Amino acid sequence: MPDASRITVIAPDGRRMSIPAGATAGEALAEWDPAHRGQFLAALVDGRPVDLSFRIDRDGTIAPLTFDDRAGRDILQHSSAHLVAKALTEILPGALPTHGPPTDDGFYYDFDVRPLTPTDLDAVRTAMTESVRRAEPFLRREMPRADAERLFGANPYKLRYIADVPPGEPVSVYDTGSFVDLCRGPHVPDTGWLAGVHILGFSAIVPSDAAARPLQRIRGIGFPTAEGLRSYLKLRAEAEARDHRALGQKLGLFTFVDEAPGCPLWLPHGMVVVRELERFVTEHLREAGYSEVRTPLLFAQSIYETSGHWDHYRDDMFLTVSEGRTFGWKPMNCPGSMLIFRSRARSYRELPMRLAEFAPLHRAEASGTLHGMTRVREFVQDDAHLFVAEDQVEGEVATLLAWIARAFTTFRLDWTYDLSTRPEKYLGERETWDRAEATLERALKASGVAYRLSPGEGAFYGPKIDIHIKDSLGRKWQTGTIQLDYQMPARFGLQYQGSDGQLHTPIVVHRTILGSWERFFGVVLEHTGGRLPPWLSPVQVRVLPVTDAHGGAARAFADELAHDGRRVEVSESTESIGKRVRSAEVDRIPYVVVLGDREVADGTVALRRRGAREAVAMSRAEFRTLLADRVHRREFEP
RNA sequence: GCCGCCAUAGCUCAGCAGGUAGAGCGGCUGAUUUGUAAUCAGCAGGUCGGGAGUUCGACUCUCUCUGGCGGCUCCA
Repeated sequence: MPDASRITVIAPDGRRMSIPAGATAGEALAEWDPAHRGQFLAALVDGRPVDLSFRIDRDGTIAPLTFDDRAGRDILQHSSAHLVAKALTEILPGALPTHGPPTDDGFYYDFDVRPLTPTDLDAVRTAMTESVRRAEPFLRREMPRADAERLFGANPYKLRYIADVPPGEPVSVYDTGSFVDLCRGPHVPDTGWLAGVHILGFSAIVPSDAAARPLQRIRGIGFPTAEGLRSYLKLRAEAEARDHRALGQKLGLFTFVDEAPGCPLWLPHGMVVVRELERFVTEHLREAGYSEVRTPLLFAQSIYETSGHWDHYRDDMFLTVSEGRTFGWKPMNCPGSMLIFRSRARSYRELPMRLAEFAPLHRAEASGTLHGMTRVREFVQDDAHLFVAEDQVEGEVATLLAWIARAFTTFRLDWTYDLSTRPEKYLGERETWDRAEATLERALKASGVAYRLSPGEGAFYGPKIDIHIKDSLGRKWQTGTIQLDYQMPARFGLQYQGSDGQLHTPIVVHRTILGSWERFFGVVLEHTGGRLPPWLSPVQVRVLPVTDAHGGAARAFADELAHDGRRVEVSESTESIGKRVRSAEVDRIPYVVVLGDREVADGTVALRRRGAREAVAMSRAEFRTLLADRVHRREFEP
């Protein structure tokens, strides 16, 4: 006979546990795995996330949620957000908490409150620490809607969330000390679990609803332990040291001046990298049947009216007036390519026509959005436009996806795909959009990659697949893009004669692979910490004569390397060899060769690869071959 | 563009109740001739981001402009 006062719960490992009815989830989990009970932040009971204090009254399943699960991590972040709200409302009693969700990299809480100051933040930190010390429990209460409405009567934001609770469901709130927040839960048991919470900063946020009041956002991140937080802060400090803006300065790659905000000045070493990137991409263009073109930087307003950019992006364009006529600096290359297609009658035999253009583009990005090389006002894209017939679209997209994978693998980057669909402001017919979106999705599925759906994020003329890579601080940047466009060709009146003798409008695929040299290079710099692969390094080899006596041999060997096409420097012997080796490391030179009596005598070099502890001896011919090989293969490491 | 913060030598930074500035690195010169992450010495280099105001006097306080940083928004 089953004992009515006991129930059976099944743990993740399949173990069936008999526990008293009404035992809490925390008690059940502690019995299941006592050794790890301190890591259980919350529980899943019958697949539903609940507090550890949740009382189980019937048979079912149970599983722990820890920081290693996304759901558990989110619970810790969300509880951290509550802690921030508790602290802020203690300091500024008039502050109205709105919402405080977990995010991909931490949490935030938005408040309707006067603009915050760093002093406020210090006070918030102090109050949080105090609450953590007191280990104040998160207590769940469920109440009828009317009670909740009374409780949050002074907070219109919370009233709105209460209205969103499905009818018939009770409204739940959590008490933390004297702070009470509307919340679905669950939470960690008490604030003592939040010793690893860190406030990252604050800022005003502009709600998408223009009529709404601006809110103040406090951002933070939580870890289960203070040690976890410490190692995160350490990693973050290391990442900051890899900031491409500092590296670009230090390595003499690019610079900026006040007089051209957002417009990079490429220094000689940086320009070497740009040319190598161009070469990398151009080799593919040749293989894949592209033609390169060049079109004007300035077009009259009417061209942008035709393309649709005038209506959508006029405010973000640089304009110039000449002889009473308004011209716009081109913010993208598409109109130029459209005009080239239209410059004479076209046949289906010419399709796909692939026109590539690497031209400077100008966009009047809002000043507050500029960010080193990753968000600039003047840049060059590895841009191309493919004029295709409808039945060619999918094949072209597949080729592009394959090339993207190859290109990003060369740089050892992790990348992600987003499929962005029809936005609110769009051109054309819905059916066309649906068809285009379906085509892109088919191509993605066929190539077997994982992708994310970004509803409403498409360009105004068509859906797109975007490639994103992350910088050293985890900020995501769009690089490559594949955009299907059924609109612009029609607006420009593009036509080709088909095999059926009829005139047809081509479809245009707008695409970039690396995106822009500027942004791509910025992210690559951060990923490599400036240790660029040899093929990209502005200086590939530095030759160090041990003394003046070896200067001639060093210069002669450098000449041989230069003759091979290597980028090589000689570091003369006015400094100690130790100093020059150090400088070469600091300058991130991939190969340092030292020439002294020994090497001159036996025709070798002492080779030190970047980051290596010691040098190895190698014949000069052997070194030249090794280097040529690694550069030509575009190997990542020296 | 919005909120907050920041701006001192080429770079990284120190400085001051308001009395016109200093270090390290880098640069230049000299000495040293060096064997794998910093040889030594000397010198040059700044109207303290621009403008205005307060003051006997402003790098320092106030306002403003410009640029940058962290977010937000945006990203054709």
